[in-house]
Amino acid sequence: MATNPGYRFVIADDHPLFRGALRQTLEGLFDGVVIAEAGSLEAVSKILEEGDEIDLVLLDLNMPGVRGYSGLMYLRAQFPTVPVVVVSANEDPGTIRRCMEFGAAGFVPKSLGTDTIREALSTVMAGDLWTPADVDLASMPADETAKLVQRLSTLTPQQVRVLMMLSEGLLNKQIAYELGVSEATVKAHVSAILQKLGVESRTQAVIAASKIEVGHWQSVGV
Amino acid sequence: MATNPGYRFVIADDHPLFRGALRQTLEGLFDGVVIAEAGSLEAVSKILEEGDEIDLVLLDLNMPGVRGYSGLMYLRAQFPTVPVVVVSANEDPGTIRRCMEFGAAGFVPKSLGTDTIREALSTVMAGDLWTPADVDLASMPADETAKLVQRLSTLTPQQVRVLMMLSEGLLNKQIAYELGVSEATVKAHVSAILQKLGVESRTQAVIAASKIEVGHWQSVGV
DNA sequence: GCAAGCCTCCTCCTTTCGGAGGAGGGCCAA
DNA sequence: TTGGCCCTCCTCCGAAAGGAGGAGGCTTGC
Repeated sequence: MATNPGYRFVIADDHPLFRGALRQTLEGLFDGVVIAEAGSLEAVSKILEEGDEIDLVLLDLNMPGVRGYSGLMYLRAQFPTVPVVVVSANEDPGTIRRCMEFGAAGFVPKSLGTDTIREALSTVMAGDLWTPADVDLASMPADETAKLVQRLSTLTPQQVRVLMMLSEGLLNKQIAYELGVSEATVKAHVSAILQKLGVESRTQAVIAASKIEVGHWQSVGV
Repeated sequence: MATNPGYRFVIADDHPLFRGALRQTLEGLFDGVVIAEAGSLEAVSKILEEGDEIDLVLLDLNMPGVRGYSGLMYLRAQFPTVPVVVVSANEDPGTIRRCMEFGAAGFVPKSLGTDTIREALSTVMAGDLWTPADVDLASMPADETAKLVQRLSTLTPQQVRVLMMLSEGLLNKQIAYELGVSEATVKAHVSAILQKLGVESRTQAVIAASKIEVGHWQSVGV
């Protein structure tokens, strides 16, 4: 129906087949849309860093090398101006809620019809948030991890990068090398992270981060 | 049918209703069986430490405060002589295989009928291993974590306890206090753990442990 | 312009980690 | 009984971690 010229989307999903299906859907919904595909978080970052003024990222929660919400957290921290819509097979209210807390602009279950997807993306492109109608975000508040999510959201972009490197078990020295800064800077970031997360060691910070990243699936699994 | 007098079982599951159901099943299958129930890993440990010569532990993989296989690993390390049968709603071959690698004496899907349960427990009580017939343990070998599982299985009982405390973010000093030993001893254990796991820092050890404990559900979820 | 936030880097200091190497006692199986 | 394994503990040492406190340069927004 309507034409939305020149939108630039990025589809981030590790499954090529699904990327193709989503691409077709989007091309049918938005005239003149330009779509880039990314199979990993690194690929998404590279695209966003090229400064092509991406209008929207459609992100699968389950990307290789990215456990749970860390991919979303990373994108929101590194590229705060680019809206991210999470696309997931999971439509559990807790998952949706957490995605929104991490700054997602919308949550689109993979089961949705094209009409609803169109509505969702239009809403997001207009600058509003969108979630499935039957989800009550106000309910089911403050579990143990809610506070932690909030704390994580106060981390600066660079701090997010450092935290993720901590979660890979890197030394300060190694992180400094990777980021091209001095070890003193890394130590400053780490200290800030510890304070913001309310923990007392890098190991505890890693544990806290891992709880958020995978904590949800535990309660679903088994 | 047959009478198996005086068996002592422990049912470890955080769900009271399921404990009751399993208790009834067992009481119908084995005459004169004595059954203790435990809703947490601590409760199981307490029962086993009391020296009542428990013949079998029926362990749910999903216990509170115990993520994934750590409960099984802990029991096998602390009480090597007590056979543990894993009871789980999950009957994925990978899960079953990993349970057996961690030293489970059997794996009983919750969906099983009483006849099959009886067969399974009798097999285990006779000293053999038991898994569902349709599972081919020989297949699906060596994924990335298989080596790690093997390495974890070489940890001594005390090292397992230390590793779990590392995974809680405790300092050596705190672990020493908890275990009632000197910090030097803890450091010796930690060094041994790092060597056995093939890592270079406590943080990396915690990361490795967390991969095993929850790594499997990730590949199932979403 | 100016404040605020972020990133960067510095010094000085204490604590914690982790390795190397040794050593004694307890327990169990060959 | 004699290894072997485990747990315990020790010293000496260098490296890593983390706190306290400060500081300059950089954008962004008021």
